[in-house]
This record gives sequence, C-alpha cells and structure tokens, in this order.
Amino acid sequence: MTAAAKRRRLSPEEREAQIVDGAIRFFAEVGFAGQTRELAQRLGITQPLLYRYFPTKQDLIERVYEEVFIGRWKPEWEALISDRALPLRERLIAFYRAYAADALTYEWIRIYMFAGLAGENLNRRYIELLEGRLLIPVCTEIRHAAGAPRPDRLPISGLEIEAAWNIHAAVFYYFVRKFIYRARVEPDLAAYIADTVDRTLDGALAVTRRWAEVPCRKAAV
Amino acid sequence: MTAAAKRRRLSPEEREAQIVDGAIRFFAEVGFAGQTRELAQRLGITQPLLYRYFPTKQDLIERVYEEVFIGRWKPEWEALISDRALPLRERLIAFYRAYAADALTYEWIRIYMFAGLAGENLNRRYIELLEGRLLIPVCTEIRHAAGAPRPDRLPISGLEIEAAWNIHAAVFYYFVRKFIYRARVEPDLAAYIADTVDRTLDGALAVTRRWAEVPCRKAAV
DNA sequence: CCTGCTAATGATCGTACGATCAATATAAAC
DNA sequence: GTTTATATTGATCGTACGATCATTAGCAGG
Repeated sequence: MTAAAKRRRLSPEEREAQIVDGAIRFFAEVGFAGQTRELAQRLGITQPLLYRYFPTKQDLIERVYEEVFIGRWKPEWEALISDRALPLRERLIAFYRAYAADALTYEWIRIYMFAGLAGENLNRRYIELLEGRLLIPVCTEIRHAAGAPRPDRLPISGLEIEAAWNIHAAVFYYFVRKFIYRARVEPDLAAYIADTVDRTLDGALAVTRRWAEVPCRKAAV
Repeated sequence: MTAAAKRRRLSPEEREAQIVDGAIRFFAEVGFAGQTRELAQRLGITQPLLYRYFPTKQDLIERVYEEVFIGRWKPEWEALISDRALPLRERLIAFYRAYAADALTYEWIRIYMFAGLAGENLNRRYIELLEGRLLIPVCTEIRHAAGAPRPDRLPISGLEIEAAWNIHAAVFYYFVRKFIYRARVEPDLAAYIADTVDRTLDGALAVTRRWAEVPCRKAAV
C-alpha cells in the first residue's frame, strides 16, 4: 500500500460482488456503525466508488443482510430431520454439524446479533422460519421417538417447543461464546455437538413423555 | 418539554447518579454509538453538563459497565447453590429465578451483548467469574447428586462444564430472544425456569455418571 | 494506434458529533 | 436582602463522516 495502488477497472458484476463480500466481513467485525471510508480502504478502492454501486450506506447494509441470511437455509436439512431411516440422535447431530458449518459462522453470528440489537425485524422473521422448519419438525420426531401421539392428534405444547429451543440454544450459545465473547470453548466441535444433542435430547424426550402421558419406558431413539 | 424547563440545580451526587442511570437505559437501548446530545435531551439537561461529570464519553461508558456488572453478583447465590439441605433441582430453580430477576434484565443483557460485539474484555472476565463461582460449584453438586466422586478425587471434565453451560445457556437464550430479538417467549418465567432446569439437569447428571463411570441408577436429586 | 465508453478518482459539501469555555443563574450562607 | 460558590447553560470549535460531482484514466472495439 506504500506506492499508490494502480487503478484497476473491473466489470460492474465483479466489483459489486467484491464490495458486498468485503462489507460482510467488515460490518461483521466492527458493526454497522463502521465507516464507509474504512471499508473502502480495506477493499483497496476509494470511498465514492461504493456510492456508484449502492445509493446509500443503508442500501449496502440491506444487501449484506440479504446475502447472509437469504439462501443459507438448505431445504435438504428439513429432509434430514424427518428421515426416519436414521436414529433421531444421528439426524440431529448431522443437522447441527451442517448448520454450524454453513450458518453459524463468524460473520453470520455477529451480523445476526448486530441486527438484533439494531432492532431489525430480521431476527424475528428468522426465528419464525426456524420454528416452522426446524423446531416443529424436531418436536414431531421427538414425539415419534418417545412413542407419543402425532401432532395432528395432540397439539405440540409450548413446553415441547422450548425443549427443542434448548437443543438449539446449546449449540448457538457455543458460537456466541466463541465469536462474540471470544471465550475459550471446547475445541472439538464435532464432539461438542454430539454430546450436546445427547444431553438436551434426553430432556426433550422426558418433557414430551410427561406432556403426552406416555408411560416412562426406554424408547428406541 | 414545550416551555423551556426551568434550570434545576442538583447536588453533584444526585446529578451524577441521574446521569449514570439515564446512560444505562440510553446505551442499553441504542448502543454505545448513541449521541451525547440525545442522552442529555432525555435527561432534560444540556450536553455540556455531561462533560462536567465525565471527562469523555468513554469514561461515562466505563462507568456504565461498572455500574451494571460490578456488584450485581450476590455471594449468597454461591451459598444457595451449595446448600445441600435442599434438593439440587430446587437450588438451581431458586438460583436462576434470583439471577434472572437481578442480573438478566433488559439493560444487562443488551449492554453485555454490545460490550461483547465491541470487543471489550468484560465478557471474558464475566465468563471466568461465572465458571469459578457458578459452573464449577454446580458441577460439584451434580457429582454429589449423581453419587460420583468429589472433584478433588476426580477432576471435573470439560464435558461436565459444558453440561453446566447448557443449563445456563438455556436460561440466557430465553432473555436474548426476549430482549434482543424481541421475539415472543413463554410468558410464565417461573414455569420456564423450572422446566428448563428439569430438562437440562437430567442431561448433566447423565454426562457426569458416564464420565465418572457410576452405574446408572436413579440418584436422589 | 486511436477513439469512446464508463469505471474509478480527487476534491468538496453539509451536517453531526464529541468536546471546550466564557457567561449565567440558582441555592445556600449570613 | 445580599453575597458567594458553583451547577448549568449557550455559543462554538475541530473533526469525522455520508454523500455528490466534475474530472481522469483503463479497457474494448475498430
């Protein structure tokens, strides 16, 4: 950076992609109060160039939201959760490994938290998506594993949803500690996820049995 | 606020307390990027007055950290956790009810998260406090409840700590959903805490039994 | 090699914001 | 009521930051 970097002329598509990519990393690190000049400097371009591609800073931010949160959800995850050829424990472990790899990244976690603190609706919408596509299917599978009635015969209770949230919270909080608090965490993520599913699934099965008044027996999980 | 509010002259102690109090609420709401002018306006004072009490904005922020995080930890909580006159389940429920009431408030949760995202060391220090004063005592009590050896005979494993974190994470995440994502949560907090402790404690006991190779029997919890 | 299109830049504008300071007014002391 | 100490204010400074625009220069087409 000592000598003035030679001016490079990219196609609009390339440049836009580069800006969005850099913005995701930049805003994830410093928050949306980060300055456009500093972002530009990190990208090796001038600040006014940003405004050729995004009319305002807010437009760029919304593009970052889109890029990070839209399309990271993979429909095959839903199929995985419901695939009764595998034991539920295995399905949950496989799901959370995939989810951690694709969704719970440094950028995702931090931008998600910044968005929440900024009062964006994004998080509420994401939580609704999660309840519909993950937690309710998980509760349904827990019902099955516990030998309890299907949800269409006995509605899923708030407590069962909270039990499913506990599984999710345990995984999520691991990444909050890692990427937000920068605390030491168990280094073996795969082992952590397996153990976490074991612990939290036990509790969820117990909740469901209690709710559905299924006699307490060892179910085939 | 239509007519100019009459100038009121408070004792330095009163005014300082008022500013700190207002700053906690203000920064919890909008983050530390919030403007001193707006804070002053909410307090009904002029912006330069802030600078009579705090040399810089950063000094005020650090005072807010102090006020919120120092001294909210109550030593009697540690006594409660270790009081074997009560069943462990009851102790944990009582602790988390008290902790939620005194620590996991709107201001606390949001300032804690803002501080984490800003890269403050505060959170790491708090996590260390929590491990030493809460999680390790909890693990010790779980050992006792599970009929497993005391920590001085068999060191507490990383997995046991993570299991204790799961109890904590489940309670904590409830408040993150409530105060950061502003999502709907189970309205009956007392019931939520009781159920959460039930679910997560089961898993933690199982982890400890597995680790300590205690034959799987129904322990007196 | 020349030409034209437009990606990219440098200079700059307006405002917001942290911070400062001399001037003012309030409450306590007598 | 008068005086005095100081809490509080109004005016203002310097800079940072989002945004704008005329100018410059890289690359494709001929």
